[in-house]
Amino acid sequence: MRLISWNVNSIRARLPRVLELLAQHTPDVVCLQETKVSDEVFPHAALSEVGYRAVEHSEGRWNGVALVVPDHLEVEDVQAGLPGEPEPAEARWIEGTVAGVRVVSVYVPNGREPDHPMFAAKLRFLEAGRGRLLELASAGPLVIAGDFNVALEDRDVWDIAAFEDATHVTPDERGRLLDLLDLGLTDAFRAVRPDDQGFTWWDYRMGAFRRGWGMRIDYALTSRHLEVAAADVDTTFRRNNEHGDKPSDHAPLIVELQPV
DNA sequence: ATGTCACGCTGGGCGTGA
Repeated sequence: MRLISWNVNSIRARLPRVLELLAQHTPDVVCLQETKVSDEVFPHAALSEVGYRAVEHSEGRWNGVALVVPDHLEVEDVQAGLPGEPEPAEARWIEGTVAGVRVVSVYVPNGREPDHPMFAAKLRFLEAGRGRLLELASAGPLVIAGDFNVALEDRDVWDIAAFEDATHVTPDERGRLLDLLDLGLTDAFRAVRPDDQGFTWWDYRMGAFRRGWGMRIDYALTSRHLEVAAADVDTTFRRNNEHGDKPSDHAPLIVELQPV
């Protein structure tokens, strides 16, 4: 199974690049985040024209997650929303079963600043996620992929000295993400690319991409039922190209998974 | 650290979130 996770920062603004991604990488499932669209105007027809379809959990202007699969695959037992999440109206979690694998697309709250109330909600969201993954991880093949808004290690940011008192690198956030890994899940990219940078996000401002000021905050976490055969971040999608159009501030994470 | 983006509301800039 080839799985891609991508925070698109609006599926409507990014539609040409999403179609390019599907054509170029022919994924079996795509976990999208920040679709920023209501269900009424989600671009189902455009996906259908290229042989894919989506199940989505949409809020409207903010957030929004989806699973996209080719026509020859089904998405079974779709569940939108995370039991116990702090703000259920925010569309941040969708799961479904694809080719026998439970797949979750997640968009963890940003958290703003460590002293902001939304930071505490971010931690509670991750705790709720642990509760749900505890149920799923022992049940069978599982992958949760998405934007976790946490850099797991110091090397997962471009310069840890620039992150003093900053969100995304605090022990609280890292601890909640480690709690997920402690369920027996594998950080797929790190498992097969132990020495590579793997940044997935660069701020739009300050020429951050050009300067290499990135962070690894998007992950695919896999259960022991799956072997990670390969992983990559396709940074070409962080650049403009002949499809014109502005890039997302995230690049897609691509993983190849095989049943053990 | 902040040189940008995308949204809705509205009819061109502003407020919000990242």
